[in-house]
Amino acid sequence: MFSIGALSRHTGVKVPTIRYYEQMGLMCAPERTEGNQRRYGRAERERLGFIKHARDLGFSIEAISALIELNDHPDRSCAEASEIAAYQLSSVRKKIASLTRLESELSRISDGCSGNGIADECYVLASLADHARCETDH
Amino acid sequence: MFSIGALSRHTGVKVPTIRYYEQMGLMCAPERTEGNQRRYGRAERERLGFIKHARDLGFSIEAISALIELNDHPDRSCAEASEIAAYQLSSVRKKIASLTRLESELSRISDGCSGNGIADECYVLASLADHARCETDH
DNA sequence: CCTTGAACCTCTAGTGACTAGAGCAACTAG
DNA sequence: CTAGTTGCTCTAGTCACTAGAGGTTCAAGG
Ligand SMILES: [Zn+2]
Ligand SMILES: [Zn+2]
Ligand SMILES: [Zn+2]
Ligand SMILES: [Zn+2]
Repeated sequence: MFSIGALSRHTGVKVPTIRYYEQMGLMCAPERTEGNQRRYGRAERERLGFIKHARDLGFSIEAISALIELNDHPDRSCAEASEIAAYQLSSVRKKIASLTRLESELSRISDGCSGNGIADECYVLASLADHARCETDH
Repeated sequence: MFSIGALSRHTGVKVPTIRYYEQMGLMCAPERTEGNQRRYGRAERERLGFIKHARDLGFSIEAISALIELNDHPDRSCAEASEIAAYQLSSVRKKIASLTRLESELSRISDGCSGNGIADECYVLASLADHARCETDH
């Protein structure tokens, strides 16, 4: 049994974040000492490790709730887990695509200005004022 | 002179967002009718167009404030504009790099599960429970 | 001129996933 | 036993909006 601080050190999840996950229902309310302090065991450490890894991979709290629910019921179909992972992958790909378009515009804009001129003739400011200079939509 | 709704249609910025920009100091408080409704002119439409374009390119409200300040003072050095654009470019590149790492893990995870099995043997759930299966850090 | 309905006004609260801080209680090492 | 760290709850703040309540003003048709 260890304290919330020890759990935090073991998992790399900050103390207030652990309490937040409890509030959100991701972590169950743990046992308490007589003095009302949280005490965790091995199962909770694993659960929090799962949550942290999923968060690091960008899954939302809601998605993680559903995944944990499945993890707690090993006999259920994993169709939902597959769906959630596929959805997460596709939204990451969409974000990459959109950021890549931004990157090409921004590199053009940034390259167009050395920072040695005056605002009136600045390529950055002119580009922001006029989307027609852009090569892609956004 | 046109109403906030007309300005919204011209620029593609939603009405509550325009009011929000005014509250944040990005847009100046416009003239009002006798009945207290906002009336805008050409200068304000251009300014809002500038803001929208910058937002579409991912600049923060704070960055846009600084850029507008420069735009309003054409004789100043554009060094700050150059810095802001370079910073924005570098943060977009960092995001792309991080999302690309996630993408490769997520595609491995997603490919590993057809959705036809049970939770106990699911590759998605097993991968989330154990970061050692990952090929990159995150 | 009057009515109707759309558009406008302000203000508050909610989103997601935390993070910071106040003010107090409990635990632990020396 | 005491000092210092860690813990507790609760509230409010972050970012860039978005939604809703409850009321007012505007523009067009009759
Ligand atoms: Zn410049
Ligand atoms: Zn553009
Ligand atoms: Zn599976
Ligand atoms: Zn991993």
